[in-house]
Amino acid sequence: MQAAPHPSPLPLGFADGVFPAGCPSRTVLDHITSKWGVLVLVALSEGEQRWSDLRRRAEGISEKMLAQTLKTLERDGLVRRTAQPVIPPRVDYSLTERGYALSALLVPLVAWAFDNAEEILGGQGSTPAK
Amino acid sequence: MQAAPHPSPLPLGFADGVFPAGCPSRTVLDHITSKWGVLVLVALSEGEQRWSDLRRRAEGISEKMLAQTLKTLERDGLVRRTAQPVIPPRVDYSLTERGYALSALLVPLVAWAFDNAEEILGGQGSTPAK
DNA sequence: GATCCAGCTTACCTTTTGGTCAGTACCTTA
DNA sequence: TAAGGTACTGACCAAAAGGTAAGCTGGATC
Repeated sequence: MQAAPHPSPLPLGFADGVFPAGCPSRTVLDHITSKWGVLVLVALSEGEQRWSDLRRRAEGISEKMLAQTLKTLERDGLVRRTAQPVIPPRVDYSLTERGYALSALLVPLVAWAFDNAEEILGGQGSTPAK
Repeated sequence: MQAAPHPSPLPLGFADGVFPAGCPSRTVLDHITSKWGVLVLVALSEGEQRWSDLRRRAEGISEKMLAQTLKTLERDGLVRRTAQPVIPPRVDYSLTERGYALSALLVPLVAWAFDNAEEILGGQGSTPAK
């Protein structure tokens, strides 16, 4: 019933299985696995959306956090911001190709979390779980 | 050059594309996408490991954080802790089946981050990137 | 003339996260 | 007798994340 010794392919540059502290991938990982980053990316995987759409979809996000998250993702080349110089302003957000490739990995993760959440958190009554 | 309108399958219970604030999946997502949670899970995807192995692999983690992360993952039924009553103590950590299924989704994510990190962070000289 | 809209920015403050260091248990080795 | 090794726990404090609320733009509507 034990997992096999080397069952999972980890075809990385992490030669000896060590994740180095200063590795750039740490930074990127922090961005894309951030609380709101995941939700924004997955929301955008359904197609172009406006600021107000994103606010509604990532329920509970503050304007500050949405702005910050979008700025980070845009700087990382994952999200494209398209502003139209009209009044009132109209800004559309969409995934870049890179962001799109990433979302293909994130969507299953979110789906998994959704599917397993009940079962995972179900029997944690004794210790106040959080 | 735009992404297609609905290119990604989001086959979830998120009926209208909204991620509800109180949804249990939020909690689970927070656990499994936490800074150290990801690294520990991916490290364990290579097989059973000891406390000191994990400390070495997730370079930079403090003992406090390792303990906390392992406790959360164990409570979530993702990691199994096997203690042998010997002196000095010997404790092995491994993935459960559920943790194993999850790691199959996380490994590609970490691999992607590793592969794309340079390119993503490369040209961010102007703004102090952080 | 005031209000409203969308899409933000800024200042301020709280909550959470995480680091450091000390201590513990028990046996083994020097 | 003293130091070391493993796997932790707890106290204390600093840093970072994140929330709240206000303001700003400039034309359109009341």
